[in-house]
Amino acid sequence: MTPRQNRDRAERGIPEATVARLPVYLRALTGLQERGVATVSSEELAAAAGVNSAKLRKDLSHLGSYGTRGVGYEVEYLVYQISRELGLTQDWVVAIIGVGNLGRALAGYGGFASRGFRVAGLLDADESIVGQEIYGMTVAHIDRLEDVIAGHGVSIAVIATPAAAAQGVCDRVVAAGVTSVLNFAPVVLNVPAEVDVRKVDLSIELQILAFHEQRKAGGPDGLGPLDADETPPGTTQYVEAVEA
Amino acid sequence: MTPRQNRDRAERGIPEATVARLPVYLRALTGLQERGVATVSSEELAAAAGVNSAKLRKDLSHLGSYGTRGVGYEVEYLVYQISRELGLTQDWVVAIIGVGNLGRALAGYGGFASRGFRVAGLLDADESIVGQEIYGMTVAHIDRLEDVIAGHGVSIAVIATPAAAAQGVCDRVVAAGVTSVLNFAPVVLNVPAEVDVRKVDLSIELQILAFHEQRKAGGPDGLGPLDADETPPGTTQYVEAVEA
DNA sequence: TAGATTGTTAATCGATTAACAATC
DNA sequence: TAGATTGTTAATCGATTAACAATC
Repeated sequence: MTPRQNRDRAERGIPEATVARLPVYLRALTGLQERGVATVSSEELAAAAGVNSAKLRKDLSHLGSYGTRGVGYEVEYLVYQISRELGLTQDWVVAIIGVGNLGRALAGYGGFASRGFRVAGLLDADESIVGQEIYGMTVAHIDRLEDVIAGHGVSIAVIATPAAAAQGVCDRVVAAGVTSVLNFAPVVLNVPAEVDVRKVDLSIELQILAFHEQRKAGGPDGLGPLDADETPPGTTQYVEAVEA
Repeated sequence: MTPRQNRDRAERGIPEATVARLPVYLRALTGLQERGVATVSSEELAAAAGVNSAKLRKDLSHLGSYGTRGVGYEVEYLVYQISRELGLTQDWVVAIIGVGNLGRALAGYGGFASRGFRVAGLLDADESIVGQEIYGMTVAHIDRLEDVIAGHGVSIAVIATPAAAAQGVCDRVVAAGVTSVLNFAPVVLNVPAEVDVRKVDLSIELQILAFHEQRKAGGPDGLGPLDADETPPGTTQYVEAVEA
């Protein structure tokens, strides 16, 4: 690798599409590690990660030259390099706001507590939930939000509140110094430019599936969904059809 | 619109990136509807959806010509057109497999039960969960999976099981006729080409945030994470650093 | 050396964006 | 008509992919 190539990598950074796939590769690699596999080819790793091998090699080339021609990649070494690139060799402190079923699922999620993430607080506004012990943690009152963020150095907030509460909570965590937000509430959050927001939306994913499902079932003799109720546009009926 | 343009639209279909944004526009529009807004410009709707107006207009142009120059879009009409395009004017039947905290959160999620999706079954392998009543539905034993799918015409399966059980469950729902899967288990599912899988992965989203957070904190005098423990590569220590 | 597999190139494809003609 | 806003064009940007030279 020439100094010029090295500089390019550092300056241009890693493409977003590649960053989004690195965690997938990391998971596949740790799976191989658990099965005692020491070395893997791009073809094998790509299959395990569900991508094609050209894309995998291109992605990894953005990190550096970590493979051996004719041999493949050393699993442990690649695990370390990807982990370091993603920032997982450091500890990130997370607070979960909203401790309903979703918040509980997140609090108990194995991938959260381990692998570089530490849940420093569970917070809720509901008095009947505050004080409950969940996976060894006591739920704090939302009034203590700023204390928890400052006291534990929280940099990532996970918002699992009802939609109506999400923007208010977001404003507070940002004011308290949080710079990354993972949002599960079905609203578009407004944040300053320096704050990163990622959104996980269950119903949006389902709607995307419905679109493709419709295309499959769509033929005149395909197996369509139940209650197919084609209301012609340009009438007033369409409002009912949507809101029913 | 010329016949030629009409044909292009039908033949080429809607770009994936556009399909993924249609549910976002739909949510913004129903929000406007609830506030009694009758007409909206691309500028206003784009702001509500968190995109720029050029992208919004380009996206909507793939559906048809549903705006009025100089005026904007009629909210109710656009809600209907997007709903129809996404297949939400039909009823899709969903089964949720795995009724832990996440499955419960999904079962109670407002966006699931309404808007074109009907949850026809909750299934779990755990005897202590089977028979429980959740949001008015009784949890069935996983043994009844094929019955539930066939009996209710389930076309979309939501997998919220532990990782180890996911592929087995997936094989069974596909064999029973399901053609769309929403997977919350942290594994890559293998399915036949005609089956659509979408994946929601909580820890992957968090890792992507960590990457960007690291870049922000990254400067030599930036506010870094706690426990920054830079272990040099090429030593055996890196394994601990990752798995700690 | 011969076989295998990486890392890179270059072509292709798809998505984004700004600008503006069309038109209400 | 004058002002406003859509729908489309065309340029740009970024991602994907196949092919293969480099090299272990």
